[in-house]
Amino acid sequence: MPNQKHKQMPQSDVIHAGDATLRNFVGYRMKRAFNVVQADLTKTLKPFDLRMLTYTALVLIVDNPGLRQSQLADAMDIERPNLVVLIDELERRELIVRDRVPTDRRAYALRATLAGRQLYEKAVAAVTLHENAILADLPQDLRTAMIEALKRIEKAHRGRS
Amino acid sequence: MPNQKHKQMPQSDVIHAGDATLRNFVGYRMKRAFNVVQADLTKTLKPFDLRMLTYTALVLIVDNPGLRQSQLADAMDIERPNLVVLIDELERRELIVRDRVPTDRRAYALRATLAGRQLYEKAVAAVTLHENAILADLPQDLRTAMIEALKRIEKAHRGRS
DNA sequence: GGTAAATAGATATGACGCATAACAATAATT
DNA sequence: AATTATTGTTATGCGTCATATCTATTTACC
Repeated sequence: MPNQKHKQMPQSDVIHAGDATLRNFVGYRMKRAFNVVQADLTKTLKPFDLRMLTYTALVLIVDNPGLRQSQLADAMDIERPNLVVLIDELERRELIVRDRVPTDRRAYALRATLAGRQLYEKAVAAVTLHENAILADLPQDLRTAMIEALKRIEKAHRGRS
Repeated sequence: MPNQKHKQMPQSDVIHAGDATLRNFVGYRMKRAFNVVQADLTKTLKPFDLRMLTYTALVLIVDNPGLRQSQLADAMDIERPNLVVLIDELERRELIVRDRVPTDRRAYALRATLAGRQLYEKAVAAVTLHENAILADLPQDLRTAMIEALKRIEKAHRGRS
């Protein structure tokens, strides 16, 4: 989890390394900004004993009852083996269940439990507050522009081979 | 390193999980877009035997001769113990040296070697091409808006305690 | 001047996110 | 019927991140 240093010294006392070269790159700025988002998101989800990946998995399962693990892995853009331990954890906490699929004995249909849906509601509400705090300094036009930019970056490489 | 699946099937064959709830969050979009950037950056740096963190460290050292390890850790926003192995690796490859500081026998002044500066030039050029490819779909006004948004997100939490 | 506190760098360790290889069971294709 | 592909799993390793603890040295304080 990216560090967010707690000790805040006056900026005048810190001898800064010049990072102008790195700041020329949007990717670098994205990294630094996302570190801030991720650190705050981690803090936000901790009371629910969720992490970014388990939260994402839970949301996708609640919103898509019957989802297959392979579909969930695709949606999350992670490798299937890495999903197994995430699903194991959500199942162990009784937030979801793996239902057998009569027509395909290889597959499971994932389904959220009542506890899972209730945790979903709380966690999504908390993440909404986290997001509002993170974006407090951004007027709506800047948010809209940013979303459009992020869409284009993500989309531009979906067809890459 | 975030997955970028190589197998590209027609989108019409994929049964998508609806991720509308997650897409409501800018943080989620940032994560997904940054995954794309990071995957491509990893590929870009691989021929130089660099990773994102060793590349960043090298750039900051080349641009700031005499930098202390604690300053570099601050600039990179990572914990000092985690910097040690990065500096070890750059030193082993003879890209940088740890100079003793006569006035402070605890500290080292980091300095890039000729090989380090040469690798810097090549890597920065490659990262520039990677960045141009990533941002090809973004008109300048969108880039400018995005940079401003990222600045505000990063800055808004610098003073947080 | 002596002592306590702070700093710089280091070692060790663990959690988590990511990748790949290989496997078994099952379904789909030829 | 045989072959290929798919689904989920186990195992493993690498890299990024955090924290605890340590030694050597410098700075602050009395």
